[in-house]
Amino acid sequence: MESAEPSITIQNVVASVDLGTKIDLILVSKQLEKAEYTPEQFPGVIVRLKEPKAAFLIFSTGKMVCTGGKSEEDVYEAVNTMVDMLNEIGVGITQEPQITIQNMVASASLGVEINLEVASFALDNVIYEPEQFPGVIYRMRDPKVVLLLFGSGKLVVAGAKEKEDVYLAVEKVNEELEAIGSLRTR
Amino acid sequence: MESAEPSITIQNVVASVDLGTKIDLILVSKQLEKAEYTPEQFPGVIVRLKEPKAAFLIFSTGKMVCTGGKSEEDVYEAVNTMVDMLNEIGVGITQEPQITIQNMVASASLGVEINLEVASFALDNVIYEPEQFPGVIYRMRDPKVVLLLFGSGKLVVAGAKEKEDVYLAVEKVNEELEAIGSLRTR
DNA sequence: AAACTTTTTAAATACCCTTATAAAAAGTAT
DNA sequence: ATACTTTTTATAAGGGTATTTAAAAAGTTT
Repeated sequence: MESAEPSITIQNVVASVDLGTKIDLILVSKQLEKAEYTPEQFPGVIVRLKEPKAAFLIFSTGKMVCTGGKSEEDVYEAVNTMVDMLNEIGVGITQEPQITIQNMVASASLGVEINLEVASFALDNVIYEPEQFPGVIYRMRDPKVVLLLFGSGKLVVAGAKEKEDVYLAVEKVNEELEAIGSLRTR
Repeated sequence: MESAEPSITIQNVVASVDLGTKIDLILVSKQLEKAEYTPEQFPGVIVRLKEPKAAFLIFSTGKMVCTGGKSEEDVYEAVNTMVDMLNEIGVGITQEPQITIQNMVASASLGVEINLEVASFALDNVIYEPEQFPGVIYRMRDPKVVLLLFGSGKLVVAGAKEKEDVYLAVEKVNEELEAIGSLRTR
């Protein structure tokens, strides 16, 4: 008997971007009404886009961080939009932006409850302090990601560099939990 | 078949007190380290007692408000303690304090769940807006009290002038809810 | 003349925040 | 050299806030 496939949803994609040109943050913060800039608090300008929904941290070095994307495509689209906005206010970006996916976060549900006590005893590289945090923190070595396991059978995968790592990690933890008998159909 | 007696607990007794002597609030706030006095915020001095646990609002007119008592006896005892404290710092209280119970709040449990939808339709003088407040607000005319009814079968009685009103109100609402069929053993 | 200020108390909801995870960027601070 | 600062996102448990009710007192503000 085989359980149903776990449902998996990529919830957040973070990428670093190199525009190849120094940027005048004062200019950006003054020209873009949606820009937030409080240098004494954080060195980057913060800009949020609605479509696709994403947030940018723009630095004077010409590098940026894009967060909030739901997919890699979201990130590419958001970067294009951001670059157009910057060029419209006079920032001369001539090179192709170098985009690197740095982190992917996903949520998943195994469809069955997880006995966290059993899981924390049988798995390695695990931290479980329910009074501090309700989930089991499981650092998987391959793929190198961190999973947060909850009693409800839902879990979070963080630190993946690519989509495939997310799928592999969920499949793997599902098998491991099954093997140690910490799963129970609800 | 008769259901068990509802459990009732008096949770708060509020009383007004007249000491019959004008009081120098500046003196009180300086002599009593536990006194709180912020006249621009509230005209009375606030003093909290630990045994019995109660809070006093003391006004320059010589009148006070005592809140937090769990019984009428608590209030009488708290007032005596408060009067002694005031006389110890030089406030000359010679008359017997006039104490009037102004409000009693009680919590109770009927031991059975209440269908609030049914109750709000069948009872008069009722307000039920679950998205604003989870309980049904029922203004009973006799005894004149307000009841807050919850789906769990627990309720709150507020506005009673005497203990007997609390018991009568709980007994009455229990019968009314039973009569309209909004009670269900859990 | 009302409506607000303050204090107390139970009930049960909805919020908020914090806890924890990863990652980059470029500043400040130990 | 670390450890912070900021942004995003799911997950969930705990804490805190708010909501509502009554009542008095004596001030302020509509």
